[in-house]
Amino acid sequence: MAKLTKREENYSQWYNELVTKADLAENSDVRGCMVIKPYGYSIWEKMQAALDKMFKDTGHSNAYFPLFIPKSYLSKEADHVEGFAKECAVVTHYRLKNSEDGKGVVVDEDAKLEEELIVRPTSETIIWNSYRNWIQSYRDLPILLNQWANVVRWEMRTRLFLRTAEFLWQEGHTAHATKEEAIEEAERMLGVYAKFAEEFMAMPVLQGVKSENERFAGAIETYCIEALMQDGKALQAGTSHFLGQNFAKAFDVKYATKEGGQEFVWATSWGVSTRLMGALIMSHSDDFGLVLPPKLAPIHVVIVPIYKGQEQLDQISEYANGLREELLSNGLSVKYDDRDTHKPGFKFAEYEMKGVPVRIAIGPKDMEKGTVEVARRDTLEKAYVAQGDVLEHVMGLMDAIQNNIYNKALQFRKENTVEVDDYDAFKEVIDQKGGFVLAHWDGTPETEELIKQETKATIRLIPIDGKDEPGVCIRTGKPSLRKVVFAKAY
RNA sequence: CGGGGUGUAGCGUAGCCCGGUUAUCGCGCCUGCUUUGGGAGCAGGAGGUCGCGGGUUCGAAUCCUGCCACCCCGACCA
Repeated sequence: MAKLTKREENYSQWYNELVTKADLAENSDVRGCMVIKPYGYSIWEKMQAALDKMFKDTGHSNAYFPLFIPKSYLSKEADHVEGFAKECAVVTHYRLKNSEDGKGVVVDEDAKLEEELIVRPTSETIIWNSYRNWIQSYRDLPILLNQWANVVRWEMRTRLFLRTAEFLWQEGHTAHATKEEAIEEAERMLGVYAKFAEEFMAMPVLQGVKSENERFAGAIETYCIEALMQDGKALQAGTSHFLGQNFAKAFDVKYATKEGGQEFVWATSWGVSTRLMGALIMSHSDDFGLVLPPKLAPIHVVIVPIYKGQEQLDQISEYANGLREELLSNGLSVKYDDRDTHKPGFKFAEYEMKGVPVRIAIGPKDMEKGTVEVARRDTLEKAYVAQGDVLEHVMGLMDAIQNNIYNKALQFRKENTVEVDDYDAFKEVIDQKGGFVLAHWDGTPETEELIKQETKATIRLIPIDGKDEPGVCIRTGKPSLRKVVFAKAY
């Protein structure tokens, strides 16, 4: 646990490779915004590309809706507005003027908006306001849209990556003729998220549905994927909501059925955010820095020359550039770092910090023997590889590292998932060990809240395909159909 | 918004209790030389409204006071 505690302290340092806290004006109330650095942003771009393809492959298209939502739209769905009202940024004026004392500018009170605009915390309302005009007939359905956007949620307390005031995300919004179709869509997209997390991020996730307390504001059912971080806390990595007819009713979106009747439309929404980058870091990083899965790494291979004098460097560079071309043409992203301003040891440490999966070092000894030194980031192992075999070796490492860090994370989750049958054991595990805890629960929000108050643990999810296994609630002793997953969460 | 804590160079800090030369040290940065198979060495150098305002005092980073910001714990949360 000591090592994990150290690791938690390190998180902020590893983050620094990818983001910094925004340096906003003095005395500003805006806090918790982040600047995503180029290296961090290129990870996000890789995530976007992979997710976007998966969305397209499941029949979705991208679109874009306004940043500003009229206050009246947001308030049309009762649960929705109640869920978001406390964290909205509100635009009240549209103009500034020079201040009377000549120092800077002030808000022009004459330029007050008739109706305040909300900076979107999520886009259900403004999108459903459009859907009303787009949908008349069953022939117009389904609508399967996704939006890549930024949203703002004015949280009381922010945390870099995991809960920033502004964050980037994608939000899917679909409209369907039937309940079954909408539920199927919500479940399908949950599957897409789980697949993305596991295949690209190398991060194993549990799939399930949220309890009533944790459900999205305005949803009938919230599906989610949950991952376990190395410090034993759970992180919600993605959600997919079955919204029922709530938004259709709030925005009066009806369609004419084949039979000539009028029916409300069924809806889903689903999203993942830049929080995934936080999840990526906290899943795989070690005491030497980031560990990135090859499928999302901005740089797959870095080549570091080791040399004395220009002549040696020229000789090594000639080979290194050829090797770089060869690796590039096989789809890898390769950096040849021949900077003369830093020594090899410095570069080794730097690329370990950045999580570059494979490092190739080439020195005079290698040039003599016709070898290179290949080091893998996940295990820090080094191998000496004949120059003719480098391509094959490196391509093999890409798969090996991707699989290895997934298996390592999966193993960690197994070791930190326990079942308990009584409350004392539950409190002991939550308090001392952390991780996922499976336990019986009587199904009531009151009991969940009670357990949260007493232990800080919340129900992360109710497993979808979990086997029924009747028992009694650990807190109240009332009957329970199956165990649910508890954890302390971010 | 409640409880606790912290503000000194780009970052991390000493000094504060007990006021007194030119504000300490490390990292980083700049210049030069030597270096280069795991975060180089030596020499020289630049960089400060000590969070902001007011007060006490011959004299304030230090004492008093008001304000501001940030961090941690709660309430909230992708």
